[in-house]
Amino acid sequence: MSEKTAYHHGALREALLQEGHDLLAETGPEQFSLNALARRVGVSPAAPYRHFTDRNHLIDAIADAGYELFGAALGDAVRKASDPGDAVRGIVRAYLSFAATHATYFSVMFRDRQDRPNAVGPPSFTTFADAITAAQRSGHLNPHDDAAGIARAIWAGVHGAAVLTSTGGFAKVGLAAPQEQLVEELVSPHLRTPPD
Amino acid sequence: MSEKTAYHHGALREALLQEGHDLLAETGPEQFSLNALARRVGVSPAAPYRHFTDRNHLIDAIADAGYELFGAALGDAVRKASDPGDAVRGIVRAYLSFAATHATYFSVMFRDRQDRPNAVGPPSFTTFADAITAAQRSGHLNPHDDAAGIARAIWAGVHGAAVLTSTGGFAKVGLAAPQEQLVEELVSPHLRTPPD
DNA sequence: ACGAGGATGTTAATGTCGTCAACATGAGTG
DNA sequence: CACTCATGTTGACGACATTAACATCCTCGT
Repeated sequence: MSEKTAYHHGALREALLQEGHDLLAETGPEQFSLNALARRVGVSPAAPYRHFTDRNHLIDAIADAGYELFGAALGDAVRKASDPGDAVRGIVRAYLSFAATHATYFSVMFRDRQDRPNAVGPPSFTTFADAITAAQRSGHLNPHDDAAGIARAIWAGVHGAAVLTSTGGFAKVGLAAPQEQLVEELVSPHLRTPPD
Repeated sequence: MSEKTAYHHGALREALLQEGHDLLAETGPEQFSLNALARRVGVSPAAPYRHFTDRNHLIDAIADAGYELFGAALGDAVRKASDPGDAVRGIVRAYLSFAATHATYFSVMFRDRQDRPNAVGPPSFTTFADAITAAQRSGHLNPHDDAAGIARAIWAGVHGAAVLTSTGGFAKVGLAAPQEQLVEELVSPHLRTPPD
C-alpha cells in the first residue's frame, strides 16, 4: 500500500536509471545534473548516493544497460542471418540501427572517461570479431588480409559511419546517405562472390 | 615597462587559448574549469568573459584552432603525394597521425554539442572528398561505386579507426595494430591496380 | 510479537563552479 | 589634457557535487 509520502522510494535505483536515461537524452552528458535527476524522481539530492558512489558511476551504469541492449541486438542479427556473409551485413546494419535508435545510449557508451579505466569492457564486440572470422572461414570475405585486419576495417568503418551520421558530419559536407546504402558501401569492398 | 602587477594582461585571449588547451589535456572537456584556467593564467574568474561569451565558446575556439591544424595536415599530405592513389593513403595516414598526436584537439573537435549547432563547419573535410574524387577519376580507386560512396566508406573507416584506437576500443578486444598497418587495411580494399 | 540493525532517505553544510553587474584601470585619440 | 572604450577586478547569486549526521522503516532472529 502506501500512496502518501513514502519515506522510502522503493525502487530508486531503477527509477534513477530510467529517468536518468531520459534526462540524459534531453541535456546530453555534459549538462546532465544529478540534482535535477533527483528532483525529477522526487527524492533529495543526496539519495542517489545510496545507490551510486558518484555521478560518473551512475552514467556508467546507464552505459552498461546500453551495452547489454547493444550486445543483444548484434547477437540477434547474427542469429537471424542465413549465411556468414549475411551475418556480417546484418551485424553492420544492427550497429547503425542501434546508434540511430538508441542515440542516447550510444553517446554515453563511447564517451571517453579520462581518469577511470575508460569505459567498461564491451564483451559485445567479440561478437563482431567472431562473425568476421566465421565469414572469412566460410569463404565469403576476401582472404587477402588476415581476419583481424578485416575485423578492424569493418568495425572502424561502421563505428565511424555511426558517429559521423549521428553528429551530422556526413550531412555537413553533403555526404548524407540512407542506412541501407551505407551498409553496402561498408561491407561490399570486403566481400567476394561466395563459393558454391 | 611593467613587471609588477599589470592590471591588464595584454594578451589574455591567446593565453587562454594556449593554457586552455593544456588544461584540457589534463582534465578532459568535462572537468575543464574556466575558473581554474583563469587562476592558471593569473586573472580573475570574470576576465575570460571579455574575450569569450561562454565556457563553451572558449572550448569551441580551441576546437577551431584544432580544425586549422587538422586541415593543414591533410592538405600537406595531399600536396606531398606523388599520385592520386598515394594521396588517399597519405590523407588517411595524416588523419590517424593527427588523432594520435593531437589527441586533445581531436577529442574537442568531435565532441557533440547538444544545444548549439553541433560543432563548427569543418571545411577541412571537403579536402577528403576532393582527394577521393581525384583518385577515382585517375583510375586508382575501384569504380564500382560512386565517388561519394567511397569517400563515405574511407572517411568512416579512418574516423572510426582514430576513435577506436585513441579510446582503446581496439586494444580492449585484442585488435590493436600499428598505424601503418591500419592505413593499408583501410585503403587497400578500395584500391585497384593503377592503369598505365 | 518484537526489537535490533542495516538499508534507504532526509537535512544541512561545504567548497567549486559559471555567470553577471558594478566598478577600476589605463592606453590611445580628439 | 580630458574622454572613452577595451580590458580587468570585486562581489554576489544560484546551481551543483559531495559528505556527515540524523530519520525512518523493513526484515529477520528470537
